[in-house]
Amino acid sequence: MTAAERPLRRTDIRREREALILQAAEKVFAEAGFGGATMQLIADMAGLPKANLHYYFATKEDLYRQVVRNIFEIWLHAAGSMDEAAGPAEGIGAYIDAKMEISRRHPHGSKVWASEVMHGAPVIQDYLETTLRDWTEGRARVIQRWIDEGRMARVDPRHLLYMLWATTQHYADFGHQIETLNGGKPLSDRQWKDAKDSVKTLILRGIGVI
Amino acid sequence: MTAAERPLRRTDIRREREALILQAAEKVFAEAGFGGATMQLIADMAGLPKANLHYYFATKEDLYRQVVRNIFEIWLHAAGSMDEAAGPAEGIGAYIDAKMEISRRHPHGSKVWASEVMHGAPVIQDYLETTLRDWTEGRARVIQRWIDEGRMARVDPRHLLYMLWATTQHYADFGHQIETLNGGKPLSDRQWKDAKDSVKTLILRGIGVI
DNA sequence: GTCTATATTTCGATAGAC
DNA sequence: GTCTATCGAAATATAGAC
Repeated sequence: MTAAERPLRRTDIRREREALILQAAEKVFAEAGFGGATMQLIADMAGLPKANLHYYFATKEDLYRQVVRNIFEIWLHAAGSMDEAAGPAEGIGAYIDAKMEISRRHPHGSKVWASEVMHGAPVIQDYLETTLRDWTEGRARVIQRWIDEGRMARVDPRHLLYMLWATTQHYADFGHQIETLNGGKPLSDRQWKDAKDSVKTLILRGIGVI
Repeated sequence: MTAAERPLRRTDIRREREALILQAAEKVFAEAGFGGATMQLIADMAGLPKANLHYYFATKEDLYRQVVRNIFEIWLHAAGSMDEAAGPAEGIGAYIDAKMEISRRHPHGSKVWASEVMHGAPVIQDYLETTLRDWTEGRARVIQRWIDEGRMARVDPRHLLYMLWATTQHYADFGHQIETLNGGKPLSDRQWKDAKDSVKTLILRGIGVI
């Protein structure tokens, strides 16, 4: 009996269902907001009865909290692309690439994150004050060192980081507006490459490394 | 009898009450989202009984629609700062100044707009397809002309506009995150000036005019 | 124009059979 | 573990006295 044929164990079923629900929830929370989302909508999108959601996630808030945390993990993972670089051009360039790729692959997650922060971070505030604050201070120090070594222009590291976040996430959070201004069509592969190149060129020239 | 002493006319009362309700609604919609906002919350913030809101605005959606349109008007008005400029440095610099000022003075409005677009622009889609599209095409042509005349670096005008919107609005939409990373304190006058200068320096150098 | 009381709907959550 | 039926709370909206 192969692994594929073997009936799923209890824990496998749980993992599978939870992932299915989380995926549906991410989409609904992104499209309707926390207040606008309903457990019924999420259940319908997941193809499960509503009561089933409450079996896996006690409350709507528990489900939402898990969605937000998942996105934060993806962010943190991508942040590593900046750490391994030898200098500003490679480091910041790679970070832009990674963030743009997340905007393309996880637009729903980005919107949920944006909505959460806009509403005062009711469930993720502790992460902002610990993990994000530590990461930001660490990266700001790296950028400041590059500046002090004369390897890039003298800019406030924090405002540079804000610009990196704002610009890359804009392609996910305001994707609907961009699509409308693109004649109602989603960006093609080529247009995504143009976007990535434009952002990288503008910012890398802005910090004086090209 | 002076104008100040004269009892308000019906239309004056209406204007006054509508403005009061709209101001309260903008704040509540920004902080809770459309779905999370309740007429009761808005009524309490305006200091009026809930039924009074329904007298001036038939439905919650009508009230929301008016809030979104008000913000859009502010945006359009600020857009003029770019039109009267002689060249890219003045035009784009003035536009950044104006947008940063709006982010500071109207953070609630900016968030309501962001939320509306993130959810697919259910009430403002027609404006995106007409007014915003026309404005964007017009500005893109101006930027393209500056490029063709060799007055700034060769960048995709649309992606430059997206970067301008993203970066300036980030200070309103993600103000809570920025405040948290600032030690939990709102940006001071001096820090707002630093932010504005940082954004302008980065972008103007990015387009090769400084 | 204002406001209390209430009708109506919808949602989150749960009980309990299978 | 799954799902139907339903409860109780909360929301939008309105009726009708003032």
